[in-house]
Amino acid sequence: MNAARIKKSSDKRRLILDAAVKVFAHQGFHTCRVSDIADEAGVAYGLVYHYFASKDEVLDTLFLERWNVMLDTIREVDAKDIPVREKLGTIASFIVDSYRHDPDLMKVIIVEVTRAANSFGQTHLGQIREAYDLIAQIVVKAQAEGSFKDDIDAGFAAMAFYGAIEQMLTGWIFELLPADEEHFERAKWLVVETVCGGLETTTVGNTLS
Amino acid sequence: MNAARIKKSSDKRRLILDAAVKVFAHQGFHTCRVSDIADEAGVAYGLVYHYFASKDEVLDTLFLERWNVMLDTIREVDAKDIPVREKLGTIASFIVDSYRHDPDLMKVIIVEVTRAANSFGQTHLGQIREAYDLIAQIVVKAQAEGSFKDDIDAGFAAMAFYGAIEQMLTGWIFELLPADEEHFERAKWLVVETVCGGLETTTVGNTLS
DNA sequence: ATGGATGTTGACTGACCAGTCAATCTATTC
DNA sequence: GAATAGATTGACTGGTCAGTCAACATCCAT
Repeated sequence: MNAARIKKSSDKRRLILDAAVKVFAHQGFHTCRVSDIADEAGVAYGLVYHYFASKDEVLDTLFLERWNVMLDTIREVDAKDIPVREKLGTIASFIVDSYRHDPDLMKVIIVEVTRAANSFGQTHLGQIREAYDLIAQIVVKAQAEGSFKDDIDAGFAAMAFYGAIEQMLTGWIFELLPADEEHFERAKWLVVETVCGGLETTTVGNTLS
Repeated sequence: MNAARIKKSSDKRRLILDAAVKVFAHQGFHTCRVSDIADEAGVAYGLVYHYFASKDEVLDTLFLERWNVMLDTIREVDAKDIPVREKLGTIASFIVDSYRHDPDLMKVIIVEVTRAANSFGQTHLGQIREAYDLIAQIVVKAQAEGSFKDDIDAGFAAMAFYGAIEQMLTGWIFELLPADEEHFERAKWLVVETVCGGLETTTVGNTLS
């Protein structure tokens, strides 16, 4: 069967990608050797170069795979006809759940790409910017329909929102914040509550507590 | 005169540090060569190793110099008997003004240390954590005196606040946000307004606009 | 002015590692 | 059961660069 053949070859590729996540997360992209990835995957050194043109391409692949899923999620949320608070809540949930599901991968994406102004951050600036722009669009719409104050710059608000979430993840990565199930949920709520609380025209959402 | 001697020798040391800021900011710590720093400073390669034990120590020095100034500022602000909103406003101002005054240095600190979970972020975790803790303390006090809701975790709130500011700087670094005088001022206001607006028990501060 | 200390130089070395490649293996096809 | 194509191997190479070091320069004290 040809499908099985392809399946099997892809398995090795996947194996290498998964190994790379582990190695990048624990040693850092610049510090680790390609042989570390091969060893972790249990394959020969050269096989990495059979599937990827360079060490860089391995990281690029990991980043793009995940980032595109996130972009799709944001676009989907944006299209729905639900309140801003719920839109931002869904985005926060997606990101936090991504971390919960695969902390190493998210660590790599954040530390080695998103937050690396030089090197990879520069390469993928377009993709990264797109996420910010999409969030900014959500803010603009909320302002147009009157649920958000319109005297704030949507771009800045989007950055503040995304930055707050990413810093939470950083807190978990650095082990500066407790990373249990309950705190994951509370973090989602906090970030939405905080940002929306400050941006909404009328103060809603204090119905809790 | 001995003072002049010391002065002059320190001049070269300073020259190297300033050159390192420029080089690290433009090429990145891992990508640049020590010879790039020496060239930029207009001194011989070996002189870098006369003043610093390693390439790492150059970055460590730059980071600690600036970070300690920030910690002092936060401690000072914390001690004052002023409203939370003003405390956080002063901290936001300090960080934004630090960027305005020396964007390259702040870029290096953020990109190469603060946001580098592996390598230098790990080394200076204690210093970095101290900043978060100090901000968290401010939040705790605000909760105790009743100006902030007490159903939120102070540590998480501190991270959200700091993360929002750092993301603004990142926006300027990546050239994703307009970086003129007016936007610097608006950013300070936005971040305080947003975070406080969401955390305060009573909604104040809408007196503007 | 002489000696010792400190500042300054840049060629050199030793280690490291990304990427290459020729050889070997495995599977599929006719 | 050959032939072809892709998968897999790991030793090797070429270039890079952090850090060393021995020599030279400058300064200060006595």
